[in-house]
Amino acid sequence: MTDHATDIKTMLRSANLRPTRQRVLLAGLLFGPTKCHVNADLLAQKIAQMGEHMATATIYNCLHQFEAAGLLQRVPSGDDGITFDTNITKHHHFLVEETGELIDIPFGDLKADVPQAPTGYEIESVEMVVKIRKIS
Amino acid sequence: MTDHATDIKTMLRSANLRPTRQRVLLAGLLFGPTKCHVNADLLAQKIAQMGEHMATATIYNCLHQFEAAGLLQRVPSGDDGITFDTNITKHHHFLVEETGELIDIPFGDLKADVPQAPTGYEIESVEMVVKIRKIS
DNA sequence: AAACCAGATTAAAATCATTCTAAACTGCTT
DNA sequence: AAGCAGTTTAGAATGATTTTAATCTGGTTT
Repeated sequence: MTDHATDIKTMLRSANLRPTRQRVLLAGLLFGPTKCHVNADLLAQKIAQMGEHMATATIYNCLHQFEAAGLLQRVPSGDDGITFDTNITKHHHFLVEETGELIDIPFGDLKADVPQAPTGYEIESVEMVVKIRKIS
Repeated sequence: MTDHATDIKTMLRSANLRPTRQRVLLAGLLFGPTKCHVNADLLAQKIAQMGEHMATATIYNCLHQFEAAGLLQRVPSGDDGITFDTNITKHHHFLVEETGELIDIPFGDLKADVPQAPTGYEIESVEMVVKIRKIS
């Protein structure tokens, strides 16, 4: 077994997720060196291209489990369903209007003074989306 | 006819929307003095409470038309579908995790330095959502 | 005020991403 | 090798939104 596959299995076990064939395959696609934004459909396509098959429900299950384990972050998306980000550091996003493409904004680039939460509430997260469009 | 109904008809005509019975009824619910966050379902309920009836498709049609005319703003919402805001001034939102309730944040309360858009793109809008939850 | 027509409304069917279900399977421990 | 909790699966269900194609209506013209 390659070191990479070993790493993935270790990562999954650390998250209390049994390293099943499906979870290892998905984690291999998601947790490489380059960060990315994904949804269930995109992953299904990649899996199909590899000549593999995975039930749609399994893809959703795994994504939600990875999110609960803190391995993925859910991000806002235009209208096209549930999108996850493998970059789990604090950061915001450009959203390209025409295409729905998401582009990370490094956290330092966007300084905001967040107002106090209403009495009795605490702030859980701050999420900014800057919609942009191609200059015509 | 009351002045209020006349105002609404004038508003609709200014937006190039024929003041049909359905649009006048909806506008009456939406464009009162108090601003609010609505979705199609909530409006259907209010209409039912008034003893009136309107096709679901009509509610969606009108909401999209009002948005296109700039009378409403679409706002982010947890997971529960399409939400519109009758407050069309620039402002951001608290989103209460447990309930999905939206609370306006006055624009002045949240100062942010927005980064430059990527080359070839222009900024269309900046939208911040501060998720909050009840302190337990 | 009758006719006309583009635009609006309608009920019902279609769509489609996501979730549910209940049966079959598999990683792990013994 | 057996056993079991946790997983995966195909297919059905869900539910918000959109589409369809027929009917209706506001506003203008006659």
